[in-house]
Amino acid sequence: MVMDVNRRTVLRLSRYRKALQRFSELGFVKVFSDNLGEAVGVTSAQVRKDFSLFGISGNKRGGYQIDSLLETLQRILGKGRVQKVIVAGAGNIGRALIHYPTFEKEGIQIAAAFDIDPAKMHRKERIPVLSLDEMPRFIEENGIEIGIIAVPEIAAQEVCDRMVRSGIRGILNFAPIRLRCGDENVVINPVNLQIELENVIYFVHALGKNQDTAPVNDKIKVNHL
Amino acid sequence: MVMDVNRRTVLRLSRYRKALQRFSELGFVKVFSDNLGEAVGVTSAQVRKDFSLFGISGNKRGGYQIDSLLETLQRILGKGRVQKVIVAGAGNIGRALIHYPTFEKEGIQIAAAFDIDPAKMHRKERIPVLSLDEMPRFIEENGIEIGIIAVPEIAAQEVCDRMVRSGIRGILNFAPIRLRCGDENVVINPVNLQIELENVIYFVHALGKNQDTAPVNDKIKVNHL
DNA sequence: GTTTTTTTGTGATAATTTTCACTAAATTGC
DNA sequence: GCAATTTAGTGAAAATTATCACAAAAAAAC
Ligand SMILES: NC(=O)c1ccc[n+]([C@@H]2O[C@H](COP(=O)([O-])OP(=O)(O)OC[C@H]3O[C@@H](n4cnc5c(N)ncnc54)[C@H](O)[C@@H]3O)[C@@H](O)[C@H]2O)c1
Ligand SMILES: NC(=O)c1ccc[n+]([C@@H]2O[C@H](COP(=O)([O-])OP(=O)(O)OC[C@H]3O[C@@H](n4cnc5c(N)ncnc54)[C@H](O)[C@@H]3O)[C@@H](O)[C@H]2O)c1
Repeated sequence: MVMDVNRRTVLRLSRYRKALQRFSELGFVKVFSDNLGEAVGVTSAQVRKDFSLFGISGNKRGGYQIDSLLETLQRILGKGRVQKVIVAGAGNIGRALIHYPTFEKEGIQIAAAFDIDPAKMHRKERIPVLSLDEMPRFIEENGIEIGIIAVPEIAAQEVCDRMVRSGIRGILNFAPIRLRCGDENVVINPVNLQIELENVIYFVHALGKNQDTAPVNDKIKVNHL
Repeated sequence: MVMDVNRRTVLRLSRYRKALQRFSELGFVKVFSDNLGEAVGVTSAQVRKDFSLFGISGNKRGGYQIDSLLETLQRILGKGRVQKVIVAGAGNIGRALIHYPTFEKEGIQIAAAFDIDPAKMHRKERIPVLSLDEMPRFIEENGIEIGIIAVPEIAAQEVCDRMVRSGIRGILNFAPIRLRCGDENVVINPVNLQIELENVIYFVHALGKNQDTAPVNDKIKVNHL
């Protein structure tokens, strides 16, 4: 009966935050739940329920003060201090992440990347690419809690194990494999780009065909879960 | 009452497919719903429900024949023929996708990428990077249905509009913005990497703190939605 | 100052999604 | 062949998630 904080709630919170940033940049001062809902693609009731879950309250008839709401969301989402992150695998995905400047602006600092291929290593770069062997030490010395896995599927579980052993508490995993981790206190979120693409393909085909072949939901605009 | 095919069902279908491929490579011939559930991270009942929704049936006590089940899933997921896809934006993400050889092996062919920056263009590559101006023609001439948006946020809506005008029916969007599209028959799936990362960060903090600060779900191992 | 309007906050309700639990079928062992 | 066992298929139940709808508060209008 008492709805609690789950993955989807927090994903929405991030979206609200992003929307608020834009509203703020546009010079708006206050916002109503239906503005936010519209911006993010949910109902206004959903917005209010989400906020109420975190004890966020606005003003009856006055909506929410953008600045203060933004600050609250930043705090909830841990944007108070810079969050250091490491990346395992300096290949296609790993490098894409390293070279994305927005992370830094948003308080996410990629402290280093790690690879086994000596050709990929660059100790002198602003974000150094080091040897995987140096990862445990680096994690411990810098108190890193979050790791991104961007190594080939075959190496992913091993890298995951090493990260967790060294103290990593949360992993964003790009390898198309379900990582197992004994420790219940470690969060592992998968990002499977192939599956996301296949999903689009499925629904395009499903919409294209007459609905005889397979049963299909009405509201297929799909978008975020 | 009659559960119908939704995004999550199809995401699971893709995961079953992947798991089956692995089972098949390992030389297994048949599989039970709880093997599949274990592999994918869902209950065996979920597996059977999902299959039943697509009219997939196995053998009581005999499980499912891996080969034939795999074929069925391939067909449902449109793996019968090569699916051509284009990418808008040959930056970090766009190039990562272009250089991922697994797509080709899995029947997803990136036919071309498009950019506005002349420095990014490479007409002679196996996957050419062309001028964005050439995109509409390319889409029409090659009957492309699926597009990936990997351009900066500011350009994403415009690129989306152009894609849809030219005939694209499904979009995987990496830009951190909600794309609007008049046409109800166009599928748009967002992939927001920053939000996925922030999500991990949130739950790591939530697990770290004593649960006083914010209400937190028990089962935080989270993983796929 | 009173009425009207607007929008929050939330309990109740509805919808969706997952799991349970049992039936029936197939296989194995004897 | 018959009993025991295993596992698919599936309605029913439970759990989860989202929406409704309305009371209460605040602001605006007059
Ligand atoms: N590139 C894409 O578009 C894409 C799409 C879907 C999924 N993925 C997945 O994302 C992951 C990364 O993909 P990618 O394209 O960047 O791969 P990649 O091959 O370009 O890069 C992988 C990197 O990991 C390094 N590596 C290998 N073993 C390692 C180990 N044990 N420790 C540290 N580093 C190691 C390699 O040297 C390489 O630099 C893969 O699991 C892939 O399946 C990528
Ligand atoms: N790189 C990451 O790790 C990362 C993380 C989160 C989100 N994203 C998002 O993914 C998208 C792509 O990111 P990126 O890092 O690859 O960016 P990028 O800047 O490296 O690449 C963008 C490319 O798009 C091109 N471009 C600009 N306007 C264009 C237009 N109108 N038409 C076609 N091409 C155009 C640019 O020339 C550039 O080559 C962005 O929206 C970004 O916010 C990226």
